[in-house]
Amino acid sequence: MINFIKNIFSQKNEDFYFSFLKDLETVTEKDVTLNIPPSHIEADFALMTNNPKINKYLSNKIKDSKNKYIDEVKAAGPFINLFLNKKTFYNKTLKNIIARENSYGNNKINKKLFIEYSSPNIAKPLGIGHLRSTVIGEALAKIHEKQGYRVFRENYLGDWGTQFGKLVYAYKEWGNDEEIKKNPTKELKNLYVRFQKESEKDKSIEDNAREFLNKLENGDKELMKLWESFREPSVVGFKKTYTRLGIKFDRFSGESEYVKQSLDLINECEKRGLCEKGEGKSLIVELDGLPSFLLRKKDGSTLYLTRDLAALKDRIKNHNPDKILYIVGNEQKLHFRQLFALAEKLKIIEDHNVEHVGYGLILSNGKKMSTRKGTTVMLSEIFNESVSKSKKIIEEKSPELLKEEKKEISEILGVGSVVYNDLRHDREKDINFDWDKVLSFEGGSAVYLQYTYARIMSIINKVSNDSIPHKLTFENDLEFDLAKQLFIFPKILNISCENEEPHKICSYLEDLAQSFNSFYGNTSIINTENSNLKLSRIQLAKQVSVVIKEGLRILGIAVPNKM
RNA sequence: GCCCCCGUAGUUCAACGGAUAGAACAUUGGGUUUCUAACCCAACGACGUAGGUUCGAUUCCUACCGGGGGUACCA
Repeated sequence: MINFIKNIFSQKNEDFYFSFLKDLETVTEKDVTLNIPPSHIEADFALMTNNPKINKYLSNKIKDSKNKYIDEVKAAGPFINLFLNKKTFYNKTLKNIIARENSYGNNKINKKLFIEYSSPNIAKPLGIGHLRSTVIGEALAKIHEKQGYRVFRENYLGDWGTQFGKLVYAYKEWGNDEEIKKNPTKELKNLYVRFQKESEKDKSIEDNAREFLNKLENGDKELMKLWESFREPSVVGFKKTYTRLGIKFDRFSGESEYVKQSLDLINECEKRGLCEKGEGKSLIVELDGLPSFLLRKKDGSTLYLTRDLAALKDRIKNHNPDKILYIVGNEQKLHFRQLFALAEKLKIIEDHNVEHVGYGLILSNGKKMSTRKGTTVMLSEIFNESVSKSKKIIEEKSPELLKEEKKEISEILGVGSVVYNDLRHDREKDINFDWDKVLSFEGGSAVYLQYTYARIMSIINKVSNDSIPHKLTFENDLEFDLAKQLFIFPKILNISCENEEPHKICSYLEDLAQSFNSFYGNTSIINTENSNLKLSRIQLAKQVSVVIKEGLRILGIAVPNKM
């Protein structure tokens, strides 16, 4: 936080800092935070410390510094209330953003991030559940890039495991080549669902499935060909969705790549005495404070965990990242605890920062969605529904737009709306899937932000002179509050990155847009008589649009120039 | 059984241990001869229960109640 304050108040080439901050070396990051106080407090900003000593020290320092940005300092309990020199602050803040444009808020952390996300299972269409991993992962990737990380995006496909044995069995029993050719993902899903149903009646077919997997792991040529034919069309289908979301992975990998390496790691575990023998060829691991788990099946096949272990080792070896993130649902928390604990024992992790970033389930009627029970909603279905709704509304509200524009804008609004509806929630918590909420285009939606952006674009297109005044000025509180909110953007990005919480950016953008719309509704911008004030207001609006656009870009959401 | 997560307006969600708990939707009442009313203004309305720690608890701890998830040959 100190760094944050320093960064902001001491931009290079900007005469813009508090001299007292030079003395802050003795105070650590965690001691002070910068807040915008609640509305009933008069101060512009508040520094907060939990340590009365630091509090007193700081407020005295600030008072003594007599810098031109602060008119008054008042200590109040744990707070140091700062009363800014509003004119100076307003001018400098806007000038700073004008100079930086969309690089405003960029940080210079020079580190490497490896992030695994989306990671769908082959032979199943992308469902609403995968949306979370996909959009949270992409947002976190961009948030880190904004902080200065170099990011490697990997999509680790679920392309191995007993589910493939099941699929092979189902295909051999009930498969129809023509149907599969017509619509591969749909037909393969049907086969999988059929297997689940049949296995309820006859448990023994699950053994058949495991046998097929075992054959696959031993390199059965006929089965490998079949596997290949299942995998390819799925990947093609996934890529269509990623393109629609504007997501590009650096690599598509899959569990299938790690069968060999995981067998080696299993041997290593045996050598080191990390596991005990169980029934057949099965191996069991027991680690402190964790439930014991299986390392190898009794028929000698690998498991999800062992393949993941090999993948982790491979990633560290190939990329040597400072940080590794797994964007995977909370229901796999135990799996990752076990994985990381075992990797520690094997000295794979060492001093690397490896983290499971979990997220809540998307519930339907309070229950987990299930492909088998047909309660899952397909991602493509949601996008199509949302886009067609936005198209309808555009027809209604903006009939004058060209046909091409309508099409383009409805795609931007429809997709953005779905993505935003997911990201705006605290990722740890479960989400109740609600069509009305997904398709809501009012306050608290991406469309609200996009609409605000389009409004600003409209103003900018109307003005003939948008030159930047030497000194930017303002007249009312609404304008000044907007400057304060713009000022805080880099801090929001920081917090959002540190805690891996994209929803913080959503809340921020909603507040910002709301403040702007309030300003817009109460003040005329282009009819302002005083020309200096008018130009200042145009700049204010413009910089709000810069931050909204950049904020949404980080969340993976586009903005339309009109709507 | 054991482990993990979650209980905030009628509903869906916010709130680094801090100031009078914020929004949106719904409901009620206002606003457009002037920059996009997909908007703005106003009213109404909430921390599951009981203790504890703290100058201060929605936030941390304990118990209970309620919901969800996980728990070895799925991923």
